[in-house]
Amino acid sequence: MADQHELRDKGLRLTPQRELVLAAVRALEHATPEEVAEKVKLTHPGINLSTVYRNLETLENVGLVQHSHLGHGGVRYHASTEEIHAHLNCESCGTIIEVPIDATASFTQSLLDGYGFHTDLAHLAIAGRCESCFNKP
Amino acid sequence: MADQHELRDKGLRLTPQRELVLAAVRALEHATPEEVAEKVKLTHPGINLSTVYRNLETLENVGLVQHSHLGHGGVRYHASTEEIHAHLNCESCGTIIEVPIDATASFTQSLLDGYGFHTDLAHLAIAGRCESCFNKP
DNA sequence: AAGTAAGTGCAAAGCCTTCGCAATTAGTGT
DNA sequence: ACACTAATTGCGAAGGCTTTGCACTTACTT
Ligand SMILES: [Mn+2]
Ligand SMILES: [Mn+2]
Ligand SMILES: [Zn+2]
Ligand SMILES: [Zn+2]
Repeated sequence: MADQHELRDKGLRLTPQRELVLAAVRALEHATPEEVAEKVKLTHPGINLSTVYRNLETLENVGLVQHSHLGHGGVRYHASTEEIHAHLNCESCGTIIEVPIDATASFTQSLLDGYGFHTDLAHLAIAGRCESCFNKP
Repeated sequence: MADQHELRDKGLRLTPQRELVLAAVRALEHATPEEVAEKVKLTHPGINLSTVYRNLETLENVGLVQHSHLGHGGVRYHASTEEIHAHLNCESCGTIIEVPIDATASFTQSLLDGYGFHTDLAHLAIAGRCESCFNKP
């Protein structure tokens, strides 16, 4: 153990596809599987979409990436190293605003006090309207 | 105008299917389209799933029902007459806890102040763990 | 270098949701 | 009551997105 590569350290085999998927998630931030695949294809055109899906799942299982749901749209993946954050998703223009989890602490605490609920704000986005969209017709 | 039926009042034709879909949404609370269809079939076995989808959309357009997303799972519909509420969705057991929107006011206000974001907490659920699931392995 | 299990590509299948279209039906006006 | 018209329905097919089965390939182990 204490290998020289982060993927091997997690007990995973080191394949070009897997490395590229991880690199794409890190580079793109909040990318859909499709977007990850497109990015990987720039370097490795032959990669199959199902390989991307499988690697995203694998990488999530070992904690290197995480997913979140923005609502209507599909799943999005981001690297685990980014600080934990909630997502504010504008339903008009699709903009994603990241909110540090600290800024939500008193809210999640109130849900714990009031409902015994342990909130995971990172998993699902919060819907609404961004400022500019709100000020439009 | 000022017809004798709520559906006609909204400018909609009154069909057995439509009435039953609305009744099912009201009876079930947070039901998936599939669940609505099952419920309707008890009275009207011939109803087609696409008719359910279309009526849910139509009823939502006139404001009689609303939908929300619980995350991994699909869309859920509830009647508009229920007080506006956020959904806390336990990711272990699926339980939905309803939180009156008032209880979230200071949080949404802070998002407005901090990010100019106008939050619609009713649209997407908040993920997490309920008390009993949290206290399990 | 050989062996083995993990990983990949490909095609097919699975969900859930939407669409096109012909047949039916609700609401309107005679 | 009857006919007219447009909305609505049922049905089957099509669409997205994601998962699966399986034979082939490849990374790691000895
Ligand atoms: Mn929605
Ligand atoms: Mn999820
Ligand atoms: Zn916006
Ligand atoms: Zn639970």
